[in-house]
Amino acid sequence: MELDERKKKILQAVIRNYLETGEPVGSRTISKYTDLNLSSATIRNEMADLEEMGYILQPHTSAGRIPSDKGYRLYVDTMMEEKEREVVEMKEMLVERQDKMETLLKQVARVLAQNTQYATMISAPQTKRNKLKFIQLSRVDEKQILVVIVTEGNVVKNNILPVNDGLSDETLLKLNILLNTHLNGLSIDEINLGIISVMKQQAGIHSDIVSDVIDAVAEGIRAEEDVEIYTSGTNNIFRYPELADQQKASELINTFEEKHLLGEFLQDTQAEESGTGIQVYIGAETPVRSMQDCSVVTATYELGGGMKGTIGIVGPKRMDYDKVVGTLRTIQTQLDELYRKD
Amino acid sequence: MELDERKKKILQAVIRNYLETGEPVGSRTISKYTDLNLSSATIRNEMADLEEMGYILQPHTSAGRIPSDKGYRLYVDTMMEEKEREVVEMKEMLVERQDKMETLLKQVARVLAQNTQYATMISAPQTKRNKLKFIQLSRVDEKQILVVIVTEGNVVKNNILPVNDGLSDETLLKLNILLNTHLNGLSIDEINLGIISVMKQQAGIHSDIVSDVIDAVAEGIRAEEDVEIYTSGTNNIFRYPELADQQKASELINTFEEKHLLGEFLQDTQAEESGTGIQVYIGAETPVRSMQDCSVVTATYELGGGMKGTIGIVGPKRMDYDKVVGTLRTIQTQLDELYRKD
DNA sequence: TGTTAGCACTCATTTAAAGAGAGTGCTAAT
DNA sequence: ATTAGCACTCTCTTTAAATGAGTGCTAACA
Repeated sequence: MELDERKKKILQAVIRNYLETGEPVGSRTISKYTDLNLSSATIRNEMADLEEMGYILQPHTSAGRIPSDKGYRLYVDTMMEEKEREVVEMKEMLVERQDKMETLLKQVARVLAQNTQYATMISAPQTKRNKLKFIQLSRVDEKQILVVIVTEGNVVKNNILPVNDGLSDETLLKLNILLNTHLNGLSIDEINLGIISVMKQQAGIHSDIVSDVIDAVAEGIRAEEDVEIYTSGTNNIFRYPELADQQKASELINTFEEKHLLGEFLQDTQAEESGTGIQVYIGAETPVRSMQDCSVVTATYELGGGMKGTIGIVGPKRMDYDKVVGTLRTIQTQLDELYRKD
Repeated sequence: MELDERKKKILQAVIRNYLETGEPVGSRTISKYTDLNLSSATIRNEMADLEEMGYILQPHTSAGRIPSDKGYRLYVDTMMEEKEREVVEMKEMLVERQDKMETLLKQVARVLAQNTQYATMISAPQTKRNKLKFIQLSRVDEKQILVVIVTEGNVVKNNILPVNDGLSDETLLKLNILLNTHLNGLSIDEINLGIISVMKQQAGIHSDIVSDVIDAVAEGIRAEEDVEIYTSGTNNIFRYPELADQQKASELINTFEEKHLLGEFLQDTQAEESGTGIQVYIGAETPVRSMQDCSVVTATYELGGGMKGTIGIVGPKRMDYDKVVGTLRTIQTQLDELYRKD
């Protein structure tokens, strides 16, 4: 059977209507609110075909039709039109430039959740392949030194190390020079045993401190490995009855609390990377089990300097894809404009 | 009417039973599972009295009784016995010493949520009245310097400042000395305009950088002002039908997401401070509106060096107070032992 | 041949009624 | 003071009937 123009129009009408109301939509509705000028009987025949083809389905024999995952997919791939109007409105919701990455991401998550009425998650940009820019040891008191590590993206990590023997200011200065000359500009992968042993040799009696510092650097990176994730609007899921029953709501909320699950997802999606950086996962397409009944739209964003992170919007399968994609695109541009100069 | 010994025993039995089952408890149950050896009719009379006195109430005419807030209050104040057995079990659930405050607090929250099956929240220790221990400026690249601030509790803050004119290493060194000699050992309140103007004078042409640094310090502290709050086990509320309906669940989850509300609460409770540092809020006693149908048990903990924070456990009013108080006490001791040496 | 009116049929949802069960309050006897 | 007994209350469950949206199919129509 072929999916001719008329069938497409009907499918689109069914989906549009279902997105709005959340109720199964019947033949009569389509017949009335469509410019096709066909009787409900004809629509019924067409809908039977569409069902056979797998684009829509009936919750039970005498109900209207709802889109199947396959139907949504077709809609998203070929029939969606971004809502310009919504996009414009969104512009008002400004994201302000923030010095702290954390503040920025929290703000973006909040603004998006408020604007879309769905749940949002956002992963901090990866520093993984970033280069070391600056290392500094300073004495904090007799028994402790502070290690500060700055990477290319101006991400700062610090770590306090206990130290047994009192180090003189001079030694500290020497160590600082040693560390910086050897390590600056290197990415984490490039710090190999060779470099480490050379440094240890040059450090002489203080070689153990060098080890400690290297460990601290490694840890700083490893800590970054399980990426920071910020979420917002979790409780928006209660707006959608199909997600709000105890079982599902509880699982979803748990997922949003145990952020590591989200982390994997966001990172993988970033790796896949489509043309615009925007991807749509419908129902079972999401790799996260608790989101089987949701759809997720993700967008990769960039903060200049090649620092990329991912934003995800989680809602019911009948989410307003048009609006969400538009909104995400707006945010992408805003972030890009705000941080391009870096 | 007087609350004699027998009435107390009956009240206690009612509460105990209700805590276990969550169902209204009837006269027959009490009569059977109590060593009072009284018929259900007698119990009924006594329960009528208890109801008149306001300790228990009936959901409807022909139901058993459930404790009122007043009843719970009496129970918590005078009839509770901590469960030694539970406490022992808890000991197994070790909290490991962590270098990063953040990691530690997240862990404590998680362990507690898992152990109690309630929702938990924990506020990071306040650094408010803390003294500055160490400040350091370093050049990160031509246009930016890094300000690192360490306070007494070894809490590290950093901030990257843009800087117009290239500063020489010498100037930076001088500024570092200037800042440290003037500011070290001072608490935030003690840094007044006087000190600032003296410093500016001594900094000469670089006085604007001094301003910037002072601002950075202030901001570092202000950022601390809205305390970090970590939560865990939010979705445990679904275990308790009386909290799990959409309306309430949604509000509660929202409260746990918008942490500033929790922050105020935790800080206030810390200020009130009872003997053991453990406080119980029953129903309407909690200042957070969305927790009107919950009980909250809070405990102040200390991490050495006078750094105090608060842990809160949120559950239904029929929470297992005995166990929760015991568990919190254990955690208090554990934290105390782990961090005393600091 | 595609379209449509008409009608019997299906099935979730609503409404009403009837029962069952748990528990109370009160009275009268011990 | 305690208790057995009984009528009464109120929720919850079950069952049955009514409602209504929507379908599938057939036969007539352009």
